[in-house]
Amino acid sequence: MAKSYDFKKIEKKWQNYWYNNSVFEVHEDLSKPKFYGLIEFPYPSGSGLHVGHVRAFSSIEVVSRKKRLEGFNVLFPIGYDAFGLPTENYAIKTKQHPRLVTDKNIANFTKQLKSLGFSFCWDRVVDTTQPDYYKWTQWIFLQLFKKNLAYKSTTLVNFCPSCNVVLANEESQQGVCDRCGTTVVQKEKDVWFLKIRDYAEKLLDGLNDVDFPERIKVEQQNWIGKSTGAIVTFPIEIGKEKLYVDVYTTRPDTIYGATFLVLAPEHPILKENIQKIQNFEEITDYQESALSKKEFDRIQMNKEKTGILVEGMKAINPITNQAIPVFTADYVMMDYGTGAIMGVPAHDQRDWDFAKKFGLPIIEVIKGDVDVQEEPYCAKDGVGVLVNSPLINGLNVPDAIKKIILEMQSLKVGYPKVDYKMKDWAFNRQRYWGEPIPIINCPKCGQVPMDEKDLPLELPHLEDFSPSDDALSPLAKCTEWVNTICPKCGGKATRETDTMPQWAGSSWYFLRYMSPKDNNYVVNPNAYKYWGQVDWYNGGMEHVTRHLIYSRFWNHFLYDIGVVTHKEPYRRRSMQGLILGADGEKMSKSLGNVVNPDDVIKEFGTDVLRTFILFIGDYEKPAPWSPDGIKGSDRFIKRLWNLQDYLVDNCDTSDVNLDAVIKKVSDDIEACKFNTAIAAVMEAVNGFYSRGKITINEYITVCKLIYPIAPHITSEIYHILTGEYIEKSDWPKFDPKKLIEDCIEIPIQILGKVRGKVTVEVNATEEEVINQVKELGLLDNKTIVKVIYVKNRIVNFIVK
RNA sequence: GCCGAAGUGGUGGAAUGGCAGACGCGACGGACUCAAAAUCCGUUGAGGGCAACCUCGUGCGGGUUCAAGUCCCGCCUUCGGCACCA
Repeated sequence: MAKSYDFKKIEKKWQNYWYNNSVFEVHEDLSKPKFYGLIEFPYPSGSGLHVGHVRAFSSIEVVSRKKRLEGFNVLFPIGYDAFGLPTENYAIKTKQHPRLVTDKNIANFTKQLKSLGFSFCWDRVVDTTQPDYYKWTQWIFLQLFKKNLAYKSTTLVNFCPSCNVVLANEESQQGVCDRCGTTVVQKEKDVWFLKIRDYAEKLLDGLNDVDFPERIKVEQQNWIGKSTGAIVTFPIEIGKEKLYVDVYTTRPDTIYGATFLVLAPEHPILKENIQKIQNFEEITDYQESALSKKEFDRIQMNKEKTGILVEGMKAINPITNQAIPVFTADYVMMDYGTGAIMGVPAHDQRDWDFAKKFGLPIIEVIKGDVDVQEEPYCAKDGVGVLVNSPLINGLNVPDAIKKIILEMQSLKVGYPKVDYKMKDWAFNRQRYWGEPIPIINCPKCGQVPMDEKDLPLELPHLEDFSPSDDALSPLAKCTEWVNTICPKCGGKATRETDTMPQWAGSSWYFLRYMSPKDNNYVVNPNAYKYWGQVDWYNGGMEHVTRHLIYSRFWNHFLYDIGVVTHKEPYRRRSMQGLILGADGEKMSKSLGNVVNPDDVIKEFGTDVLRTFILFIGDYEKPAPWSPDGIKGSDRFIKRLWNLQDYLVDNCDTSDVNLDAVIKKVSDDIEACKFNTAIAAVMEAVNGFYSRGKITINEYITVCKLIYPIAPHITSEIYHILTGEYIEKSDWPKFDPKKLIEDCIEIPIQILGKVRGKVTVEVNATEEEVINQVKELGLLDNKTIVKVIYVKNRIVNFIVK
């Protein structure tokens, strides 16, 4: 009898072996194919590692361990995305410096990750808060600034009143702060933006070149929100004065049905001409209420339309030359299109609602199957034929759009225009714990970029880093840091005091891993040449419209300035489903359903945790934690160990087809189907138990197959069996010939129902099968009408 | 409202259009034990029959096919994302 498996001792033993001997360190090696596997580096929070992290990291961990045995040179790095609000808020609350908090948290994460036995390249760890790292984050910002892709502008921004901080659109989805859940308010502020919109087209195109799950692509496409339409210029008459307002529409073909014009309450033409508007008081009130409403109600849809007629303004439809009324209404948004629309009530639900409320005429211009006085006809994909539209009558919608745009262009009243829902990226935060923005404000020269050789611009050590009520960065208080000299004119100047958002450091970290210690390059060209694209990147669905878009944007930019040679940073992307609590709810402290990986490791060991977390279900789907289910993985690991009692020198029965298992496990790991890979090995182990025998070679193969998932126990067994180290062995190969059995059992269907089975030789002819079935007597007293025989699969008899 | 994913035993979940329920949990039975745990070996979708077997079964309703969990059409429900985006 083998000694019972002491996971505490043995797991520690192998972890020491791996980490003390730098088993997973890699260097560029042209003699081997490379594999760059990446997981989203964690935010080192105070609460430590979560079982969700274990699932998220396990996929690439398993793939990496397998690829190494397959002879790949594997880069599987780890680091910490450590700037940001949670640490800063925690630091303020506990009166510790964020540097201290960060270092403590990183130390804790490192310890936990090592106790999980992950095969990270520990010599390449990056920490986004270290000056030698953020030097390059700042460097990239300077390149963006120099290419006019970073600009400062005063706008209404999403502002979190609780965190006292400006949020990017991506951080305030659903109108609440990503971090604290407080409802976001609109505030006018000086804001740094990165022109991600300039990259919208490249980000869309790039999706064709990458192996991402379809739903990620769709989600990114929707987020970018490309629409094709036209700008149409409407003359506006105020008394004798004539102004022009641009309207954006995706349906210029419906212009004959435009019976009113609506301006967003914030539209500048209202502000600029307020004294000429007869009912300006009413308008001003409405603007104010719209602004404050934006927080709550403007987010709600399908609410009652409101709006005010702008008295004294008239718009002229540039195609019909007819005068139409001008309104302001909060259903028109200033930050999309031009902030002004032409109202076509017959063919747009919102315009229809508005027209009904204000008694405006509804003119049908697309023939549909409804009475547009009763409901709008909003057929998708331009179904229908134009009516009541002299220039384009009788045309279908796509043709009508083409023709009317040409007409507008020749009249100089409109032109085609592509627009995107995605906004530019609000890039500054009034917070301490972030990368300082390396820009100097000079009274003479304006915004001056720092000299690159002066980077990094280090974050000064502050004792008081709490945010002030005036929404100024804590850095503003540090005058000896703020006051500086203009690099251009040498005069007195001040530093930008806002810092970068947390997403900055994570937008390029995958490049830093290739040459983490290089002081001369953002990424060393030789290292880049070797490692290139990330081959496989796993992460969470929640980052699809944040980190994944931002980092693709930065990489495209770095491509454009010649720093990298792949447009797309990630060749393949996969994502893990959430681990839910045992109650099926999302794990949260308040529900008390959080599972701490440390506790599980203490009770069952790392191999059991790793096996279970991958066995729990489809990798991409959410799965509830099961305190009972893990017992199954525990039993499996023990059974694997106890196979030592069944070892024989040789065994001629071949009732376990290990070749098929090798194929299945190899394929399944590549396809992220870890649950069925594990099931296949379990089945094999069960097979050896019922046979009561296992040979050394079989045992070695089983160990190798499950090694990527449970590396500790398999390292130990392998070492016991061979005296060697499993890391130095090869991934098992299968013999394709052995995948095909000599004889095969095929089901017999009669009228589509299974009535029996026959065992025949592989590739048996239809005749042979029919003869065998007849011998069974299943077809007695029946007349065969038709036989469907699918070789090696099934036979179906249609009988009378 | 729009976009996307999904609905299979008591339970987590498997199934290139070809034997539905692999593998695991739980439950039941047996071996071992003074006993229990652990371990090992069975049984386990529902209903019927002494039985060999039969009938019904993948959210609901239709359809295509020799054959449908899988494909098509129409619904229902749940979850995720976007949302007065012109």
